Amino acid sequence: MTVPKTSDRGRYHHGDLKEAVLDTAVKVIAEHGLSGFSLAEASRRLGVTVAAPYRHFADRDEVLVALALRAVDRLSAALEAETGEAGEPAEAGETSAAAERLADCARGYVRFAATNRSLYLVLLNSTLDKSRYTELQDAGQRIGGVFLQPALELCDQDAAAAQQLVIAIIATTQGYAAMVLDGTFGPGSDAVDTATTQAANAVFALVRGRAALGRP
Amino acid sequence: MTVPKTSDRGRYHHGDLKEAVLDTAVKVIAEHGLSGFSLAEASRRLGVTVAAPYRHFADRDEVLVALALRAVDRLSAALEAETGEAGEPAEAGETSAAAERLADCARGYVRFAATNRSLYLVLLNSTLDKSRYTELQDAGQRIGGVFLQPALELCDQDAAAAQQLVIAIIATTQGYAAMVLDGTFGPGSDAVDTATTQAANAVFALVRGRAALGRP
DNA sequence: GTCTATACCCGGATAGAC
DNA sequence: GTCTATCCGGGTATAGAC
Repeated sequence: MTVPKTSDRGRYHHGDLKEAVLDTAVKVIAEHGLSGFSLAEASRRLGVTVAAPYRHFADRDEVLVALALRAVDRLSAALEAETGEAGEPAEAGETSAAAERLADCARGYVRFAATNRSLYLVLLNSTLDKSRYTELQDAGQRIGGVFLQPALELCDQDAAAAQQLVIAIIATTQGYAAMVLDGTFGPGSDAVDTATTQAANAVFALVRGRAALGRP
Repeated sequence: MTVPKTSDRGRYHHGDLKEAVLDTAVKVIAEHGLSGFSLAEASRRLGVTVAAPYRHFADRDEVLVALALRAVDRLSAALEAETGEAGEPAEAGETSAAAERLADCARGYVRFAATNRSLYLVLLNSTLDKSRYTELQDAGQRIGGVFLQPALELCDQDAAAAQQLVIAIIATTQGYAAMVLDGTFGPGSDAVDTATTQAANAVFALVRGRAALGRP
């Protein structure tokens, strides 16, 4: 968050240009979308020549990869944080603790997408050659993993059933995220609350009706 | 599908260049994504000067709008076709006819996304100024409308409940569509079948567990 | 580690001829 | 309705100086 400068006439001489580029990329993408980002634009905003960033990134794609990795880290962190907070201990209520954890994941996911639009876009919409950037191969796995344990509990350790439940839950969550991002729930933070709540409820609905997931 | 030419040395002189541009745009987008499309590239493929398309479209965006409209038409047609086919009459089985129709919608939606990648991308990912192109305002409404009637039946005409059910179903369906498009279910047509089936099952699950959607 | 300068390509868009 | 010709802006990327 702090802008690193060496106070040398406002230039980034020896400052952490790499991080600065990434931060700027986030802002640009938030404003103009993925295709609106360019190293040229970022350089301009940072008061730096277009050539400078090439000391830190081989090309444009490498910036996006770095952002994607940052996105995976922060998203999984957000999910784990959300599930770790342990709201009500669920005192043997009508919904199981596992279901609550899944709903928490959904909330965290949607909230992350809404409050980290750029990173989420990079993670989801960037058409990076996943075979070339192996670091991104398991991005999906890493996110899905957080959902898996509670799902296994709910499905009595039936791996196949849990897998399908996870997919259904992530699909749904992803759908709510997409909706909140393109304004289906309106503007402002009310929209985020609406989306997170409804996403969590949808997860509960999926859990309740999960018997239907095994159909042929 | 037929390429309209006047057989005048392979040129489009007096041919239906407008349609040809749209068809070409679909192909280009399928190969290189939304941002990979340009009037220049389309012109090149059609053996026409870059200036020619401007007789038919004011600018690049107008092409995308035309594609989006085509997308809405075909998608709603696909949904209505899917629901109209009336598979098994549901002979008072365990799932209601309304639920079957919703599942059919989901199937149609996912299948459309998979088999009309470009049109779907334009419809969902194009950042067109919806306030400038009023024709697109009600695109979402038109799609959602197909889901609404069956949902109302299921919810005993409770409009608010039906609305939330529709949103949940569309979110889920959209999620499966996104997944099949970025290869989560693998390549080939098997993936499409998997995705459509699971999407339909998820809809059944949501319907079964819909009591949870009303939570605070 | 950054700057200057530069070469290159591509897309958008228009004027005027045919 | 299309072509020729042209202008403009913008992005990528590199070489070489400091």
